[in-house]
Amino acid sequence: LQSTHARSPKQLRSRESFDRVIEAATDLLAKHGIDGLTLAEVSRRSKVSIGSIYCRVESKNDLLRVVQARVLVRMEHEFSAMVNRIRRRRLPLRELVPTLVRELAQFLRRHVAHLNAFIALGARDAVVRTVGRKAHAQTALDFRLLLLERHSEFVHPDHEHAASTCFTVVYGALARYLGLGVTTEGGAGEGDWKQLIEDLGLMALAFLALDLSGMAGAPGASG
Amino acid sequence: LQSTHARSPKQLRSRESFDRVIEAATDLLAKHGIDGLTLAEVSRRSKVSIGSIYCRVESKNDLLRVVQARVLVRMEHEFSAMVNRIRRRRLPLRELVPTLVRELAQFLRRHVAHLNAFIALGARDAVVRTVGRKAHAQTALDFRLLLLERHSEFVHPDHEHAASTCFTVVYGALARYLGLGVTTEGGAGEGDWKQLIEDLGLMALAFLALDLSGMAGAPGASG
Amino acid sequence: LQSTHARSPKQLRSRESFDRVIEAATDLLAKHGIDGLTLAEVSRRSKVSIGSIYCRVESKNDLLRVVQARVLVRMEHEFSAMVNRIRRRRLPLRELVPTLVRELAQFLRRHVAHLNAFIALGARDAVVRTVGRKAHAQTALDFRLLLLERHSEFVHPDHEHAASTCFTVVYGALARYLGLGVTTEGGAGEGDWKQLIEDLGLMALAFLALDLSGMAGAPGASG
Amino acid sequence: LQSTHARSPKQLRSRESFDRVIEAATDLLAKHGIDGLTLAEVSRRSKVSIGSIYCRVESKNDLLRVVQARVLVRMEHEFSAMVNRIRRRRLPLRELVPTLVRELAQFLRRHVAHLNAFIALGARDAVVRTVGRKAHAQTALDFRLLLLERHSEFVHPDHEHAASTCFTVVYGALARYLGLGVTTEGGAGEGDWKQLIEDLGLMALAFLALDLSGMAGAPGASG
DNA sequence: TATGAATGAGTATTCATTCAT
DNA sequence: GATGAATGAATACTCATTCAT
Repeated sequence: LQSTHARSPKQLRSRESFDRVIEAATDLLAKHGIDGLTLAEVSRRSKVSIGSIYCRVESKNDLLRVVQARVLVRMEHEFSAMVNRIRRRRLPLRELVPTLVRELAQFLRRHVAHLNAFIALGARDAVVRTVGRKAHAQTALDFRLLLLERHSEFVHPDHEHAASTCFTVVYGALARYLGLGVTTEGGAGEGDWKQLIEDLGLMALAFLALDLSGMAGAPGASG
Repeated sequence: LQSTHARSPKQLRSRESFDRVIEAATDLLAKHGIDGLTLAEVSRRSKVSIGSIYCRVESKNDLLRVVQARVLVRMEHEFSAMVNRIRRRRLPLRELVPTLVRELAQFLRRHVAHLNAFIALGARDAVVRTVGRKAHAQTALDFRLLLLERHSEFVHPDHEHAASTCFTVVYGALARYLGLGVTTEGGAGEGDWKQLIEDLGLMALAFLALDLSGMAGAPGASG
Repeated sequence: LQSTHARSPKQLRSRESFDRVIEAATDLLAKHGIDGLTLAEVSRRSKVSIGSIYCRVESKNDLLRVVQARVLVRMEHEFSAMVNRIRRRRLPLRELVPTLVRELAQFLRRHVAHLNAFIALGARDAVVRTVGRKAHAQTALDFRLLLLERHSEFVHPDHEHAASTCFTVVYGALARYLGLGVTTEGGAGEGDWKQLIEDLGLMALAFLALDLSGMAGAPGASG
Repeated sequence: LQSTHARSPKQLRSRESFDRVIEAATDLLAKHGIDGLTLAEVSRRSKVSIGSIYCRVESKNDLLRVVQARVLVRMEHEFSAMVNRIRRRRLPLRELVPTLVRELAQFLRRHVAHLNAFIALGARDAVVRTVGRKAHAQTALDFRLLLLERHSEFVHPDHEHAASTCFTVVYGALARYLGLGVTTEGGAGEGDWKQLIEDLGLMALAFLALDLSGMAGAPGASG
């Protein structure tokens, strides 16, 4: 069993070192944001010298990209697993939508710190921006595909579009709300948060499953 | 030595100087973001010495708070005026909601640069965070009150809550969408943006004016 | 007398500070070469903070360019003065040439440390290279013009060219010799140095004032 | 354990490895100068680990000394061969001198990159400086001895000295000219370069073979 | 009161050298 | 011996803040 690994104790240690670096950077990013992350602090926390960090990454930006990639992969797995857990329950649309919204809400709340950091990073680094958008698109796809499995229950004529809009609106409202500060469980506004989740479920469901054709907006003078 | 009047022109000049400082900082914040704003550059643009700036504010953060306050006041006025313009048209709910959503969308797009900057600032400065939330609450109130003037057309049983939720959802979705990059007029995604506005209007209207009681969330096993 | 200056004691101090910076950098460059010059050391020696240095120059390279400019100006004045001192003596060519060579030799020896530093700098910085070449061309011109005042005594048919070649050869041989280490007065090789100066004078004089037409190089097989 | 022969292939491999190291360092020195040479790059190019390099040399400076030694040996062989080739032609002085100058010029141009690097190195490392001087003296000796074979054609009374001076002057002028930038074949100044070679030949020849006694320096007032 | 030159702590990055494997 | 990952001192440069004038 061990003989296969015996050859690379150095590689193992090296790998562990770098993992500590990423972990430290990930932690700092979540706890103190972009400005709280300095290479000196990462080096101190991870007990890895600055030079060693530079053996693995090309620059601070590069390190942050690695952090982003790892966190997003973990998040994607988590989200996929969550979506599949719901999928297996074969819920009817009227139960599926609120459930999905609730799970998305909890998912976002868990990762709000990193997501905010990545958005701030993205303002400076095009790679982070692109990767972030791709991950977002992937999440949107998972969400949409699950909804579309119940498309027979849709009333909205354009199934793809309706599902897509639901994600955009729900994700946006949740992310915005979290960004405004309801980030700690049990904190103030916990009631509002639960209420928002419920309302978003209702709203999304209405958008998908009710006949809104009679509500079509007025000619709209001011625009 | 000199009459009390003598002080006035000096105070006036001083006031004008400081206005130029705020203006320069406001411009820089919108154009280059938080990291593009240095006191040296603000001093250069406003033709006011760094020392003089420090006579009026305690720190760079303090200056940014002042900028935030002024910008938010201006935005609040603008938003109020917009809301009142719509109010005077006495639109029925089915026209009011999409109109209001459309106007809010345009309003947010105009100010997206500053709003993003304030959010980034808020991540570092609790005062900015608090003030930002208060302004947001004020905007929410204006929005809500206008909707409530048509409460007789609501079907949702809890009028206050329904109106509030509409704002939260619409604002969140719009802000998120803008923050992700649809910031330049006529750019890619302009179609999506218009579609989002329309959908949000529809969704909000449905939430307010349709009977969703039959859609009440499922037993909700997961979560 | 002092009233005129009284207005700018700050500017004076500031000027003095920067002079100390340049002086420190100039010293370090001469004594320890390019690698011995760090901004930290310049700051330490000049008692001027690093930040203050950066108020005056854009970068370390920029500082070195300023140093080069100042040193070259001083050298140019010195060289011009020397050339004119000789000019006034109205020497015949056979005295003029060895005198000029001797003075150029002493001039170069005085400044060999800086000249070497500037050459090394020029390998990295195109501006330094260009400025250095211009100063060299100026020196060459002064040298040439003085020689040409005795062109009636030339035998070489192409006066301009002959004078120019004399400078190139004399300067090159002297600079090379100095670069190889005869930099401290009274050191080893002092005899050789004096001999070289004498020989260069002789050689240059021969080139200008003897009929070399009979010596024209053979067809030259290898080349 | 193993026979004495067993060590040989290992030593051979080791020797080959180190040769690759020297070769890589030599290349880098010529192509990118002193600052472009890092041990990491030498290791990468030579496929020899940094640790192994440090088994053979004590420091980076030490490595560069080895490089210098090898390059100078090769140059010395090349120069000797060239001198001997000319020697066999048994040219009269008036052909020998320009030929020798021309060949020296081409020789220096071929090696200008390394020579410049060694000069820069010598500014930091006394050993490099000393070794460089010795090699230079050896080259001077070869040059001088060839000239002295035609001493019967000399007019200059001090044969040894005259030959030595010729080398000093010619070498200095050529090296200086090359150092100032005429390093690429066919580039600007190619004409000047050829002219310089011709003039140096003429000048050297005049110094050796003309009667300059009548030109003896003036009373030399300014010294 | 206004000025802006001066400060210097703090940042990312490089690279010769070491040493556990 | 050979390896190359790890080290960390050193460097150029930035910018919020201060204070003598």
